[in-house]
Amino acid sequence: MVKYSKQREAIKQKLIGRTDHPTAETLYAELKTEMPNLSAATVYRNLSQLEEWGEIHRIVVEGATRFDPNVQPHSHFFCRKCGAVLDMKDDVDILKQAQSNFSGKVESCTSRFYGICPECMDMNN
Amino acid sequence: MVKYSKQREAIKQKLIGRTDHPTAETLYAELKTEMPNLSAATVYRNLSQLEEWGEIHRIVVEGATRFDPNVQPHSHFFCRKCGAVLDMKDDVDILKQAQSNFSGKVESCTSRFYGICPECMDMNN
DNA sequence: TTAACTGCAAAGTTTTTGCATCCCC
DNA sequence: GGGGATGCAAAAACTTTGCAGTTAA
Repeated sequence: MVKYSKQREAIKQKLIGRTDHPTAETLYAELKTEMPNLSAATVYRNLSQLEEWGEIHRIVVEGATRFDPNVQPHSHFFCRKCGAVLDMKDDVDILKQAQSNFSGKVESCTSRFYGICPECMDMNN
Repeated sequence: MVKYSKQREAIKQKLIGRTDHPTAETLYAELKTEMPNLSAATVYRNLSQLEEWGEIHRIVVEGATRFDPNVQPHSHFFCRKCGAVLDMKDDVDILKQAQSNFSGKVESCTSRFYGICPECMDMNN
């Protein structure tokens, strides 16, 4: 039986609506200013729980674990200049294609794109 | 200037040709039996170096960092039953497609498929 | 010879866990 | 009141780093 908790609610609210895919530590640091008693363990526990419940997604990137409030199927773009992680629409249906050559069961797919993000492009690098 | 080292060679050889994407710890454990003096630091150092040189790839998955001797563009399948990580051919050219809707520069892409692997399918789960 | 590489151990990072306390239901 | 959730600190898991000794070129 799941009970309401101010902390979990705060964590969810802090994550919802943003697209920068913060790490647990970032969320903890930000929330700590509003809830000085908040402990890191609570943040980690709740993020794991929310993920388990399907309310958020976890993106494990080299060097960091990030969290994503967008649970719709979508892909990510990783900028090799600034490290930003951007959302990308899934334009191509590669699921069906993958399934056609595979004797297992392909249930879902996400792609990772690498390159230089629009912002870094503007800085003409 | 890069010098030959028995340890690095052993690490490379241990990784080449296998498709199970072992972790650093797995490689260390396996090599340790053949080279009792081998230290974990050496394994980590060399794996990082080999990755930097483009000789192997690192796959960061939830729960583990795995290494892949296949440096050709390819995707991975993650079995949610047994945790296996299998290689998948990239059948669809989604790079071009992604670039057409994105003002940054898309340089590369890998996809991650999730589902049940052929072996687990056979166990009729 | 000498610069790269190793082994070892210590330290670092990130996340998890044990436990007493707290607070929704 | 009872069980889930929290805070704290200790521990765990994994990886990196410092350093003295070793080895390839």
